[in-house]
Amino acid sequence: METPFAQVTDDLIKGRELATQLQGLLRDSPKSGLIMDRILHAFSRSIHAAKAAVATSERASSDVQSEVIDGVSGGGKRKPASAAAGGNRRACRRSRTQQSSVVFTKSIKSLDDGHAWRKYGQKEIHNSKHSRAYFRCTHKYDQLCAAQRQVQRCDDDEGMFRVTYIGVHTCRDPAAAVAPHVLHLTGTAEGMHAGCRLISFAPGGAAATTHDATASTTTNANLVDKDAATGSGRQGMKPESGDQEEVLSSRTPGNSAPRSTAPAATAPAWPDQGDVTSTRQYGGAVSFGEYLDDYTSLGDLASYVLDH
DNA sequence: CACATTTGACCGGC
DNA sequence: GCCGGTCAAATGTG
Repeated sequence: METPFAQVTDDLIKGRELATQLQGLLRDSPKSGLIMDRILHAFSRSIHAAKAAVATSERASSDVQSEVIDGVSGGGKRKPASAAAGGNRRACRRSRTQQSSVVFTKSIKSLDDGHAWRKYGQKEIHNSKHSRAYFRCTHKYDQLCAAQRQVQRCDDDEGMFRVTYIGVHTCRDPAAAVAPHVLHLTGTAEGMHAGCRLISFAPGGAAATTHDATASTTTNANLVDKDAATGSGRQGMKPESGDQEEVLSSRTPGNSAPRSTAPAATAPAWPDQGDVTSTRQYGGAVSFGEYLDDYTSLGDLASYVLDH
């Protein structure tokens, strides 16, 4: 049986072949050529990662943390909250087992993954020292993007965060997608604070690379519960805090957010920057999350090329 | 004013 | 009944 990863691998290989052909056609445009190089590089990395995932999943299908769940629609509904005090809570919450799609977890040092997230909740988790923050894509409503993620500081290594992604981005957030890379290349990162150096697949190598210092542990380890994930509003996320945070913000959600706010996607006190650092969850050296990052970015890059 | 975060309450699953 | 995920009113910020 073919695992989803195997299928993805096949698709990626085909994609790389097509990209190669496209590169030939775009030879005359230096800019496009540059982007094509990046696309090819990303394809290669993704293929490599996907293969690793295939190998891993074949032998460890049981204890994987990443999994693909069949998207279900329908919904788990709750009864009309007529009762209770507060009364009118919407009854349309989806049950957690039904929301679906791709779910994977990874441990990272910084939280910026290039997407604009909006925090919608935070919870103390039993048996965990730190609370867990819940984020949904900023474009959940305007673009019906179903991506969500949960962020929780690791108990054993406070400089690391365990991030669980649920669903994949279906939104087209230009800033999130291409920007980090392209802007970095072209040097137009104006106003994007640091937006720049983040993100995964840096051409040279191993995206992850950056384990750079920035965050090595310490980072804001001082946050304590509450402040931890929060940092209240945007005040907390202001770049001022120095390195770790400058970041993320960078992007302003595509259309609808005139405001700056770029949700620090995360938590103010939390580091951001999305380098994908390891994750052993997937067993191997390559994390599925990392691969997914590239995978999604590929589409964005490709569309960018087509638009220009 | 628009939008993001905070936070207590609600609700389903176990 | 507990726990975790989500909602939505309140609040804050630019």
